[in-house]
Amino acid sequence: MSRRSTVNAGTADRRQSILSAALGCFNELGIEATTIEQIRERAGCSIGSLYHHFRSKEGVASRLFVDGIADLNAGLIARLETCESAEAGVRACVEHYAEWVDAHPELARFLLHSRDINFSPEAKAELKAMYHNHFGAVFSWFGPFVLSGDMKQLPPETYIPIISGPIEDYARLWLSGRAHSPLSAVAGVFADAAWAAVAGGVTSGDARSSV
Amino acid sequence: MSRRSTVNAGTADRRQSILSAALGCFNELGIEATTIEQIRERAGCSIGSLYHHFRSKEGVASRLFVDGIADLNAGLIARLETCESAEAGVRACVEHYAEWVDAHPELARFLLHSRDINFSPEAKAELKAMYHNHFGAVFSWFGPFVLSGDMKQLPPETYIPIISGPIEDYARLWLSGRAHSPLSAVAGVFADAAWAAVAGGVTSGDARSSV
DNA sequence: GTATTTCTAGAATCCTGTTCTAATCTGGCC
DNA sequence: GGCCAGATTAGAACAGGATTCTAGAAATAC
Repeated sequence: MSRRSTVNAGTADRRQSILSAALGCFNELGIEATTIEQIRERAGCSIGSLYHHFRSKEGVASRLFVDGIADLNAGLIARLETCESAEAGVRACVEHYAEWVDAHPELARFLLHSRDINFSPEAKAELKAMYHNHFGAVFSWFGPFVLSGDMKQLPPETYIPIISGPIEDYARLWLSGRAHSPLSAVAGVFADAAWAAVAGGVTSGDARSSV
Repeated sequence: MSRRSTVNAGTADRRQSILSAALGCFNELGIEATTIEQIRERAGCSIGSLYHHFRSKEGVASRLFVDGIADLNAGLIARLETCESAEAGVRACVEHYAEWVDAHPELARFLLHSRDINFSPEAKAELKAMYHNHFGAVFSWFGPFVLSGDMKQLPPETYIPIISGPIEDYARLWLSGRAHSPLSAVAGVFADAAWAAVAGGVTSGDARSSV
């Protein structure tokens, strides 16, 4: 009756090689069009092994997705903690996104083009919890600046689309070859736009101007 | 040798019933997870009929996608032509998007969640041509306002993400139940944000204010 | 060193997209 | 009305691929 719940030595490598192989296939052919056989071959493993580590093809896709988002989010939170003004925070959101996509183009392409993975209930729950924590952290970082008037007061649900929507949209264009300026070249433009859209009317000591 | 290339009476209806059935299935289950059998049953037709009208499952998805985008785009162009200022044009982009999504929620959900359809070469070409025309029309409408200074001069590829990215992102959140304010309630906020981000420094006769 | 669990392997199964062949229907024409 | 060509429908047959299953090899705990 002794339950062992350890992981064997080479397991992490094997899992990683499957994930890498799958990422390559998914980006080249799309999730639906890649076959288990292709992933298996590229990863150099057996079908059984693949199904042992991930429950299904969607399981592989879900893992890539969830881990990718987790890394992206964690980086932003770490970076926000070094910022000391609302403007710096807003710019950090945009620039971090641009830099992350630039540093992980394959993973970014996958995340941005795979909105309709058939997540398992567990993966859904994991994602939901992640988003909940992440948005909580982001909002509690920005909250004070809204209260102080450094940032406009807007419906809470609109901040993220306004700040991150454009760079995200551009990244999609760029990754699919429909836009040509590198992200590093336009990140500043998007950061300006984001700040222009959410900057508070009060410029330290000044009454509200328009309206 | 008399080629008849007419279409039978009920054909349009049959095609439409298949498209509607497919749209419902795709939204409820995802493209990959819905089976031809499910579409067939919901549309009340045979497999042969389905494959006669559309070449494949992707063919059905492609048709929904292309027609949807075409309708959305056409509406914007028509609306832009009634606008007489840069600000009105920018607001029209945002508001038209919001209203269209509100009027066609099922189709919108499909368009926004299906980025990785395996389009056939023909569908790809059709889409590419559509985008080319659409962007051409939009840019030639806005061009003069950039030249006149009513709008900021930015890298051309960044205007669309800046103006449409946020409302699109929000629509995705809303359609998937992760945001709760109706589009009509927040469209104004996004229109303000878009205009703030692209408005030119020159406010008709006034020197540039800030900076 | 042995018991137990993790991991690998690949054949067998099942499901589903697609193709194929044979009808049936429609609309134009005499 | 009756005939024809093409359009449309039907559903059985096929093919390919995701998943399951069974057995054995490798790793780890004791």
